[in-house]
Amino acid sequence: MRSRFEGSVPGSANSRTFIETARRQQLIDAAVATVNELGYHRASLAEIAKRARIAKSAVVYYFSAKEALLLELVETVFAALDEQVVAAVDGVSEPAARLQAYADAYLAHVDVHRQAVAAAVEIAVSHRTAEGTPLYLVADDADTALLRSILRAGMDEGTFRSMPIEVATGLTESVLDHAITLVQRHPGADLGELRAQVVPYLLRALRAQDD
Amino acid sequence: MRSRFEGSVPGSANSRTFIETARRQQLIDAAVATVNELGYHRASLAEIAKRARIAKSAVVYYFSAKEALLLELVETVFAALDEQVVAAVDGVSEPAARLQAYADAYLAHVDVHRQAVAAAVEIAVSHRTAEGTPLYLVADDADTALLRSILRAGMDEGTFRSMPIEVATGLTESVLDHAITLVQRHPGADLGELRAQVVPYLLRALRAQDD
Amino acid sequence: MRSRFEGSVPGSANSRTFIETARRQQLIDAAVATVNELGYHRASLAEIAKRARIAKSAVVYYFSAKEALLLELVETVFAALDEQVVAAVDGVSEPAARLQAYADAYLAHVDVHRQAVAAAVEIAVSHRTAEGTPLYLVADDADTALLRSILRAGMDEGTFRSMPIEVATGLTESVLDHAITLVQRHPGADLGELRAQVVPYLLRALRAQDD
Amino acid sequence: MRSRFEGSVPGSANSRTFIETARRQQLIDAAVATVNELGYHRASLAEIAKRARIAKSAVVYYFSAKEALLLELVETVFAALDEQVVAAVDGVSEPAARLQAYADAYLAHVDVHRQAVAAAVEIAVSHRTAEGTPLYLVADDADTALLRSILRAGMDEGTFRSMPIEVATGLTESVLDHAITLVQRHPGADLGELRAQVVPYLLRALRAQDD
DNA sequence: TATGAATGAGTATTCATTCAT
DNA sequence: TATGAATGAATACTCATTCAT
Repeated sequence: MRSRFEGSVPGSANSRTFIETARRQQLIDAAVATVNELGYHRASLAEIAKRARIAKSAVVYYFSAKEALLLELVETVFAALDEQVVAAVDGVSEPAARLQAYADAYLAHVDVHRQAVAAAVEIAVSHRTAEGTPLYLVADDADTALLRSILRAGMDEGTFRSMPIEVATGLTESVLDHAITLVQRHPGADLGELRAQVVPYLLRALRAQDD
Repeated sequence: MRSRFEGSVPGSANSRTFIETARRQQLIDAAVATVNELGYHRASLAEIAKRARIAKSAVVYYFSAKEALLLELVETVFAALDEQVVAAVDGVSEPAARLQAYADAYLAHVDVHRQAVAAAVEIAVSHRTAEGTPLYLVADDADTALLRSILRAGMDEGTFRSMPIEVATGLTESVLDHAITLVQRHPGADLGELRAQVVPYLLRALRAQDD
Repeated sequence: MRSRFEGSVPGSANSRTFIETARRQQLIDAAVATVNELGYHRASLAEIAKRARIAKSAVVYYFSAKEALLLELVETVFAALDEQVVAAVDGVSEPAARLQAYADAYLAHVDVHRQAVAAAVEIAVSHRTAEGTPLYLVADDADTALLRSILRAGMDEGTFRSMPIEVATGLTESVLDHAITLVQRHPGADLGELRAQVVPYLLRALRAQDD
Repeated sequence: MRSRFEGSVPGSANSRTFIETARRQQLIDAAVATVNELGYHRASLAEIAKRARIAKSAVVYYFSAKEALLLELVETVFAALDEQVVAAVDGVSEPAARLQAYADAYLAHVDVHRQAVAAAVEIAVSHRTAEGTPLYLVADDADTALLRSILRAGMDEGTFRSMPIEVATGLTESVLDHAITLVQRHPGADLGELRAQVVPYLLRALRAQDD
C-alpha cells in the first residue's frame, strides 16, 4: 500500500537496499540486546539507538515507530522458530514421533537463539497496543495449531491419552516454554539436561497405555 | 521476610495503626486492579491512586515509593500462596500425596485469587530495579524449596523417576504456572478441567514404574 | 464526567480552588502573549511556560493538553465577545439600530481586548484537530446566528436591501473583522477612525432606499 | 521584486533551465495541494515531496529551504493576482468603473485560482520568520497601492464619500477578501452570488451622494 | 540532477517524586 | 493523616537540513 514516494522513509520489503536491510537487522539486534539487558519496560528508543551506535531519529527513519521495530523483532523470531519446527515435523507421520520432532526442534531453536527468543517473549508478554490489548495472539497461533493437531491425532489414534485438547496443548506448551523461562533468568544456562529430559517427560505425561 | 524496598514511612510493620494497615491493603488492591486492567507498563501511580480514590501523594505517604507498593503486592501474594501450599502438604508424608496436595492447593489458590496472582506475576516478570535486575528471586524461593524437597524425596524413595532435580522442579513449576498464564490471558477462564487433569499429568510424567 | 479522584488533575469548573483559577488565567494570558509574539506555529508549550514562569509540566497539570489550553483561550475570548454583543443588542428592536449596537459593541470589544482577540483568531484560523479539521465552527456560530437574524429582520422589514442572507452576513462579518486584522498587524493601532466609519459604511452598503 | 529568501541554488532566475523551471512549478503546485489538504502547520517537506513524487532532499536542491519554497509560492500567487487586476483596470479611467474592474478581476481570479490563493493566504497569515515577524508586508503592497489610488481618486473627484483613505482601503480589501475566506472554508463553494453582489455593495458603501 | 542516509534540535506528553500546608 | 501544587527527567516522535554519492 506504500508508494515509492513517501519522503525518504524506506520502502516495502522487496525494494530494500543493501544498507537498509543491514541497518534494520542491526537495529533488531540492538533491540534484542536492550530488552534482555534492561527489560521491555526500560528498552527506550534512546537505549536501543545507543546500542546500535546510531541516532534515535535513525531508528525512526528505518522503522516508522518503536512499536514497529519491536513487532518486527517478535515476528521475525517467531517466524524463524515456526519455520524450524514445521520443517522438523515435515515428513514425520506418527504422532509420538511428530511430537518428539516438534519438541526437539523447538528446544534446539530456543537453545541456539536464546537471546532473540528471550527478548521476543518478553516483548510479546509485556507489549500492549495503543488500545491496551496484549500481543498474545499475534505470533503464536500457527505454532499452536500445529501442536494441537499433533496431539489431536495422537489421541484419535490412541497413542495419547484422551483429554481436553486445550489442556493438553497448554500444558505441553508450558513444558516447552520452561526452556525460555530458563534462558530468560539465566542467560548462560546449559539446556542439555533439560533437552534430554523433556521429550520423555512429555511422552510419559501424554501416553495412553497402562493406568 | 519483608523486602528491603518497603519504605520506613509511616512506620515499621509492627507499629502500624489500624487505619494504616487498611490503607495499605486498599492500595494493594487498587494496584492489583490497575495492573490487571492496564498492564504493568501503564499502571502508573496516578491510575492506582484513582482506583483507590485517594491522592497520588497519599500513595507515596503510605509506601515510600511506587516500587515499594508493587514489591509489597508481589510479596503479599506469594506469601499467601506459599502459606496455603505449606498448610496443604503439612501432615502428608508420601511424596506422591504431598505433590498432589501441593498442586491442588496451588491451583486452588490461583483459581480463587486469580486477579491478585495474575497481577503479582505480571509485576514479577516485568519489573526491574533501577540497575536493571529482574525480580525472579524475591518471592519464589521458599515455594521452590518445598517443591524441590517433595520431588527429591519421591526420587529417593523410588516413587518418582530419577532425573536432575532442577529439571524436575522447573518442569513441574511450569506445568502448574500454566494456570496463571491462563487466567492472565482469559481472566474469566474456568480452571475446572485443568485442575482435574494437572495432578494425574504430573504424576504420569514423574512416576518411576514401567519403562 | 470527571471523577473527583483522577490523581491530582484539577477537577471540573465548579470545584476549582482559588489558586487553580488564578493559574489557569495566568496560563491563558501567557498563551495570548506567546501567540501574539511568536505566532500560533511557534507557540510551543515551552514558550508558553516560559512566559508564565512555570514548568512545562505545570501547564499540562492545569490543562490536560496544550490543545485544551488553546481551545479554552478561544472559547473564553469568543464567549466574552458574544456576551458583550448580545447584551448590547438586547432591548433594541429596530434592525438598523440593532446592527449599529451589534457593530459598536463588537468593535469596542475588539479594541479593548485586542491582544486576546488577536490571539484567539489566530488560533481559530490556524488550529486543526487531530483529524485535520479546522476550528471554524467551534466558536463563531452563536455570533453568526445573531447577526444573521438582525440582517434577515431588516430585509423582511424593508430597511435592508434584499440579498442572499449568507452573502450579507459574510460581508458584514468581513467588514467587522477588519478591526481584528488591523490589530493583528499593528498591535498598537488606533481604531478610533475605523470605529467611527464602520457603522455608516455598513448601513449604506445594506440599506434599501434609493437605487 | 523577488524575495530575499529565494535561495541561490541552483541558479538565479535568469539562468534557469527549462527542467529547473518545471520542477520549481511542480513543487509549488505540490505545496499548494499540501497546504490546502493539511494546513500550513502540517505541510512538511516530506508531505510536499510526497505529493511532488520527488525526494525530500530534491526540494531543498531546487529551493534552498522550505521557507524559500513557501515564500515563492506566496509571491507567485500574489504577483499573478496583481497582474490580472492591473490589466483589468488598465485603460479604465473613471474611479467607480476602475473599482468595479478591480473588484471583478480580483474576485474572478480568486474564483478561478482558488486553491493557489487559499494556500498563499494561509501561508501569508501563518508563516513567521525565524525572528517571529509575520509576512503581512511581503506580497500585499503593490496591490494595496493600486486600490488606494483608485479610492483616493474617487474621493478627490467626489464620486466616493470622503473618509480616511486607510479605512476605506482596509474595508474594501476586507470585503474582497471575504471571497478568499469562503473558498478556504468551503473549497467547492459557488462564488456566483457573492461576485454578483460585491461590486454594488462596495459602491453603495463608498458613494458620496445623498446623506 | 537527484537521492538515500543520517542527524540534532525541538515537540507534546507522562510520571514518580517532593514539599508546604 | 492527607493533599494539591509543582517539577525535572524521560518518553516517542517530527522535521528541516546536511552530505556523500
